[in-house]
Amino acid sequence: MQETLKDSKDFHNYSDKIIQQLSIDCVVFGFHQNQLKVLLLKSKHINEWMLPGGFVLQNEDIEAAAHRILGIRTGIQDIYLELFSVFGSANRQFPEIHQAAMRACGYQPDPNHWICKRFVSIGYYALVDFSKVIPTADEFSAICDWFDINKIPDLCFDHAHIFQKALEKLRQNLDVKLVGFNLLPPTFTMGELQNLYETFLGKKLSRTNFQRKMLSLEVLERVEKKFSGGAHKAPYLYRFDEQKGEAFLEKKHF
Amino acid sequence: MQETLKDSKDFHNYSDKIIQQLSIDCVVFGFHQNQLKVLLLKSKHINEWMLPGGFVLQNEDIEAAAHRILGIRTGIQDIYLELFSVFGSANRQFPEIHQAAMRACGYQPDPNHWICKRFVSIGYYALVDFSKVIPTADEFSAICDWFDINKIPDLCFDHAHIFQKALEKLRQNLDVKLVGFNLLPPTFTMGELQNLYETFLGKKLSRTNFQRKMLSLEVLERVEKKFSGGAHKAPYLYRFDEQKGEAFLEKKHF
DNA sequence: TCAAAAGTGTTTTTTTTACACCCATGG
DNA sequence: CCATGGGTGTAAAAAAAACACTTTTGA
Repeated sequence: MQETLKDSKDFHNYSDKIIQQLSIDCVVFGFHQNQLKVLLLKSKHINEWMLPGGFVLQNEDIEAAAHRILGIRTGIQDIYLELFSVFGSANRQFPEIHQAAMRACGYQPDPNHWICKRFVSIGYYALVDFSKVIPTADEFSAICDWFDINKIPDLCFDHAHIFQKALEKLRQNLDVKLVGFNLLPPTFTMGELQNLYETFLGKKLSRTNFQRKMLSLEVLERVEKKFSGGAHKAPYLYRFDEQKGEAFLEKKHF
Repeated sequence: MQETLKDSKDFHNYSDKIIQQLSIDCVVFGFHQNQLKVLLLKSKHINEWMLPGGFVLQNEDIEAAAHRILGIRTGIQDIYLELFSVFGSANRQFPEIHQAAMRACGYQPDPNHWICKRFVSIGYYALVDFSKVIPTADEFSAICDWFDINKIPDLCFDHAHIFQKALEKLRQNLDVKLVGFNLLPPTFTMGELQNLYETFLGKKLSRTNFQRKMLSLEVLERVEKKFSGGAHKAPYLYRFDEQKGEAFLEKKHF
């Protein structure tokens, strides 16, 4: 991250409570209407979009920090998280942007402010059930909303770069880490799962073989209840079985 | 990492030059006599083994910091490096160990010393050509040497955990990232490469099919010069072609 | 000329892919 | 009763694994 904390109520002692020069940036992915979406914020003070982010409290695990940051934005507590990279260039600092924000708040811009220093940022991507998320802005952000990953606006700081890296890793992990199931509701049809895969891979897949392949992973449980809807055979609902999923990941790595 | 800097000549201003509460730990792998090895240090002051590590200077990229740390230990400058994880538990601090070290140096132990704080550590693994490395101790370490990964001594701090994570990631990346070639000299025989794979995977592979599989990756170039040795046909030497390797990684990810 | 190690060719097995077929449902 | 989406079976193609054969070398 890099938020602007200039007008936080406890602004003056906040910097003592966190690890200096270390931030967390989160790339939150969701899946809706056959589109892969990412959650972005718009700052109140500077007219730019950014990824949700924050800092690590002194007595807080870094992963707990990521969960806290995401809890605020999404309303969900138990989110699937994965550390995908660390951004640590020596020149990774944004004094101009932060000073602009300070000005916008009516403060004297201060290039020596702790937030203007060089920051090492830890990148997490999160996978969420789109329908469960309540995008929530806060005291620093005017808007919090979903964007189709093919239509994201310009991002400030180096967030465009961070986003690209997250997407890259996510695609790499699609097969390896059973990424897909974290983006769907607890139960889903095979068609929905296939749509997700096709969106990820950017190509159509064979319906019949896709079904076989997914079932052969032995991580899905068919829910006997059926789905009711259109003028056609009702599809089965499937549930991703966490236990089987872990067994799958186990045996993959040996 | 967590080194003990108590007796460094520029001890007093060193902490101003680095990012606070952030460290780097490196797991250096080498391959020798059909064994996977890891480079460990023994501290001068406390009688314990540890991974090489260090801190990030204010005007230094984190990857450059890792290279600097490794350069000291190995004598090699251009090392293959990969960030494999970040260790960021809130309780990741080792005041007792550091204070013991301070005592051992004849200093007053100080629980408020910067090195006793909670540290977030960035884990890199490095892959090196064993024969090129000159294990080098320094002012803080009494010994720097290789250990078979199945026979490593107890490690201090949380370094045993860090090492395990590195090994795990390394195994995962064996096929994906062409890990193996970084552990061999510039030219090698197919047999040597196979030995390396067998050591990694912990099982024997079919010689003939292994050869075909490696050649089918299209990243190896056969060097016409042959090898001279035993009472048998001389094997070809192969060279890993960096360019072809990159092309391979490219197409893997789409 | 034989044993040992290296390289290539061929067959067998397994896995993937393509495609044909049946089922259920609402209009 | 038929169009549509969903599920299963089967044949063809491709990839992996197993195994047989040839080459080179020093003793």
